[in-house]
Amino acid sequence: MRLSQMLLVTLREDSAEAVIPSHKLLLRAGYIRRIGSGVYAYLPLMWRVLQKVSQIVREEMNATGAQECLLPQLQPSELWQESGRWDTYTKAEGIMFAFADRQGRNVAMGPTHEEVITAIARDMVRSYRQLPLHLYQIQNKFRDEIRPRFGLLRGREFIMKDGYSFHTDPESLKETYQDMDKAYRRMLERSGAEYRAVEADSGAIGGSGSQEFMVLAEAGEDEVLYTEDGQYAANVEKAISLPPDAETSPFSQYEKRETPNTPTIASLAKFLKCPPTAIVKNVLYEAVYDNNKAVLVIVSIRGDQDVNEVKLQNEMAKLAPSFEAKGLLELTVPDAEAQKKWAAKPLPLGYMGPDLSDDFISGKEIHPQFVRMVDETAVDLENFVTGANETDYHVVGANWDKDFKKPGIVVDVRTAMVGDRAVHDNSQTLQTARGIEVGHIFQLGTKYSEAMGATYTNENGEEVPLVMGCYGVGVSRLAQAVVEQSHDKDGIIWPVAIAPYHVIIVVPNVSDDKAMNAAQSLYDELNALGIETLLDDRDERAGVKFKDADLLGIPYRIVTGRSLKQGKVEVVQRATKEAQDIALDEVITTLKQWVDEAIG
RNA sequence: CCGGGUGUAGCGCAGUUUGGUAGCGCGUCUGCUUUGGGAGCAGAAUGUCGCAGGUUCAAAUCCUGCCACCCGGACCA
Repeated sequence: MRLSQMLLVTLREDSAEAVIPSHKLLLRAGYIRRIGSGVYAYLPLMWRVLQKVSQIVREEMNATGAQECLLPQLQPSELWQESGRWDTYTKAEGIMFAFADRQGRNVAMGPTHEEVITAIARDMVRSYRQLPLHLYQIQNKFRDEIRPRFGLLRGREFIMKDGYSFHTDPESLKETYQDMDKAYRRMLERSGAEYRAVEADSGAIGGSGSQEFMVLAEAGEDEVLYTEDGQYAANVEKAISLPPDAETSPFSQYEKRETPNTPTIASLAKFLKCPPTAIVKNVLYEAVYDNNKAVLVIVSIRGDQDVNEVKLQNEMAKLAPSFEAKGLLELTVPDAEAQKKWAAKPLPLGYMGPDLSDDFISGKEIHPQFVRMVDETAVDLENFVTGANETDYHVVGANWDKDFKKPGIVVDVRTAMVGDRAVHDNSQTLQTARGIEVGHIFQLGTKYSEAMGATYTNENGEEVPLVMGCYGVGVSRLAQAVVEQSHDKDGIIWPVAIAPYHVIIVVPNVSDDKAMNAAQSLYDELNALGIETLLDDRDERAGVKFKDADLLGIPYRIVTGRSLKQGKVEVVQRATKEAQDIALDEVITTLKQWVDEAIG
């Protein structure tokens, strides 16, 4: 491609809409343009990058035996009603663009395709002889993110590879899951990303084991906890660790004390001169189930620890059947407004005990008793301090089953923290990093196949539900994540494998016929060899061209300039800025070799 | 959804307090000069001032309503 003919508009200044480097650079270098909030046009250079990433993904998927297909983006509500996700996706999470067509039918723009694929499997898979089966697609997904941000990193329309596998049993699923783990690692390595695979929460999508692939970058929206020995890495939402040991409580007598102005753990510990680990704090949450029933839960946890809301959400979801519900819609800390709806009398906020009376609850919309849970960190505490259910009063020297009934539900809902000891080896401590989630693999099990009646006939002639897995890669997100990792003050530094072009030939002076001719023949020869080459034949000053070449991030730059007199051209590597003069008749083979080595 | 902010030329912004013919830089176009790191000189074009009402002789500026976008939070397979 000749730059004189290409739609290339670079900006000298950063666009006001971007805050992180990768977003700024993609806009400045003319790769993308914003069309609406979270909606972007992929301009010609970006589209080439996206096609390269897609192709890497495609090759690695095909190598595992997965088959590519293309599923509809427009999906009827019936399928989502069947899986039970219509309400959670249109109301609770509200992440699905849904609307009624002119006949009044409800339809949605696909945020994901479990329902569609399960319907297909239900129709087409009859026998164990057809299994295992793995279908995938690469296409646009739609999610009504409340707050899109960071360009392609959190858009409302984005490109994703999603694959779904079907199995006779969990063992077969595990095999494919392992294959995907390997395939994903290869994809990310080939794309030139520095990444980490971490244990993840499987969230609303359901299922058992799941793993996320994080591209490490400061701008990442997720926190990753890991150990130096490489044995453990998890998203903070999922991470477990050993909490610090509790210090012995200075109290031995159970008594109520006046503790004015101590609504926080820090203020209370200071006032009582006791360690935070001797305090049991009680946190109130309000859960709303998909039958619109609201339930209040009191979580008792050691004072120095924080509740991990993702873990708590999972615990509350498990309780759904006891409230005649299928799933959890939302979990919030009830603010003053929310409390008004059900509080019979003002709550002793900051001074609640594990035994806060159910009398505080009134109203029809709400379950009349508190659900009471205790985190593992608070189970074994002795002589602890906790709220006295009266503002400005606490009790000290308390013990479970003597002074307080121990809650029946013992759970792990604490947030693991950097510096905690690791579970697998307590000499290892957790380190922290930020990551951009570019891939997520799940073992779904039979959640969707059961809900939607997708069954097959096994060797014994029995009809049983398909065992499923699903696997996603954010293609557009990955492309930008790589830029987030790989840039310098002058612009993007593309890894060769996903660069829009491998080489850019810069002609500093287009009115110099010799320079133009040399450039032209190099351009022809390189392209003929499959080395994707740009020719900057614009009538611009050399400085402008160099600046643009750096900004665009093309891995190799050839300059047909002053060294031409010696029969040489200058070749510059974008990543290192290393420059060398190479004889005209050697340039082609040298570059061919470099590109081949880089792509592997 | 809560809170904060911004909407003026393709991009970045000033002008709004105190109403009076809409500006600057970059970019774009023309000409001459220049030609290896975002050139110089001369000239030119480019605007429903987010939208709709209102006040006023007169509104980018004041008032009311709405919309869009950005930031923090909440949220986020």
